[in-house]
Amino acid sequence: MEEATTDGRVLRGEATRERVLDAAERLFAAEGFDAVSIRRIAAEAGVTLGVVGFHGGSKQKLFRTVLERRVEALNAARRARLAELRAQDVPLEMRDLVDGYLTPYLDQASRGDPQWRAYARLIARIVSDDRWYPEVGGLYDPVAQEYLDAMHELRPEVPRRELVTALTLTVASMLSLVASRARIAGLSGREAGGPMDYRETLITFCLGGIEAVAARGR
Amino acid sequence: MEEATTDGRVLRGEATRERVLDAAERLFAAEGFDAVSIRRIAAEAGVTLGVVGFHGGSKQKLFRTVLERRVEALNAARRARLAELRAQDVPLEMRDLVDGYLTPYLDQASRGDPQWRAYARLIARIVSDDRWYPEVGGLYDPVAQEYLDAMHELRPEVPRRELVTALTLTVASMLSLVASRARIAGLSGREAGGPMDYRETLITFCLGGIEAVAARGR
DNA sequence: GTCTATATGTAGATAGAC
DNA sequence: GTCTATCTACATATAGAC
Repeated sequence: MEEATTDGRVLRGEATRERVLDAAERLFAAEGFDAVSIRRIAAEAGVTLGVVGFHGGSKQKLFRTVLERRVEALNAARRARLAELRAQDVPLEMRDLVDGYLTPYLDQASRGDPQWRAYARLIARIVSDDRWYPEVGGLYDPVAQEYLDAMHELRPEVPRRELVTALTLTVASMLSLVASRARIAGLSGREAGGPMDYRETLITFCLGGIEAVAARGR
Repeated sequence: MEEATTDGRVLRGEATRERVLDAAERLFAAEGFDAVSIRRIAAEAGVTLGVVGFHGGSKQKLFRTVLERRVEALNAARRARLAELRAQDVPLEMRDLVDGYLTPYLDQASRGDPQWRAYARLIARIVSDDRWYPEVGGLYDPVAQEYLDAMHELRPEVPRRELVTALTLTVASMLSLVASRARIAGLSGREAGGPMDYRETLITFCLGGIEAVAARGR
């Protein structure tokens, strides 16, 4: 994991910046913004304090950089799913929209790159926090609006604010599973698996919830 | 708000302890454990640093005291609702259980004592956090188990772990509304009200979700 | 029960050597 | 680009006067 060095000097050029951002991502995801010092980020990244300042700027700016680094990839995955659905011959269904919005995120939260898993946990930690919404809202809301448009096409008789609430509760449910399965484990008396183990139940729950809200708002 | 003092000495006996816990509750709720120093709690409470240490012990212990202070009242409200429902002549319905679990908390989050509102936001902040679940799980899970028992009576054919997941997602949805309505406001382009303004939609969503999970698990 | 004072450590940020 | 050193501020915790 550590690049070979013989004299204590580590010259890795551009890669160092990534190491700093990766370390910040892991620690912020695991413990939150306030619990993590830039000194610990430096130690985790295997660099000195000054290096973090050089690449990341202030702690706040470093945090924002970490948030923004992966936004486009996730937005693109969700948009691609929506485009696929619209290109199909069969009519759009609400279940497809729920699946299309949730699955790219659950995928990243469950498998592949551990840094993506950390990022997913970080997002789960802050999206429903007034303090950070101004930082992240603008990053993810445009794609959410596109899904809301599609939901509105399917249920044009439902007031949009009801769809907004239903989608927001859907996202909250999704994020809660990524943030922690500890309570499920505690209440059910068994080990909880990863977020992907709950995908089917989550989609069923959220779809049922959205349909119920839509039916009432008719 | 400030008791009259003439000499800088404030002798309020037992009330001081409450002031310290109230101040801690407000600040922890608004900004989280790590963002708040006991110095700020002291300032908020209008006491000196040593007083907080005297009444609260360590920061961790102070936090736990704040958490535990209101648990019994909330548990009692939920148990009273469940007892009422069981005492009725009409058969138990799933909607009553959802309402019985959510409404006492939403009540406290929306009206009355501002300290109760703060406590509700504090709980919302930590229940789905691995770091704090060991501190709060044991406080709220027994009542959750009683509601799960009632849910299981209504749908005995559904595996209990599915009911656990559905109830946990229900709670996550509820907590997200108490923690922040900022995203709903941002996505819908209008001011968000208090948590109680979303009670009907929330209950409809969660009930629809639970019924859908139960129907699939049959 | 409340105060002051302080011990001891860590925080964020940056200047300047290499 | 990276390191060391340091400034300034604030953290938790507690001892001991009143």
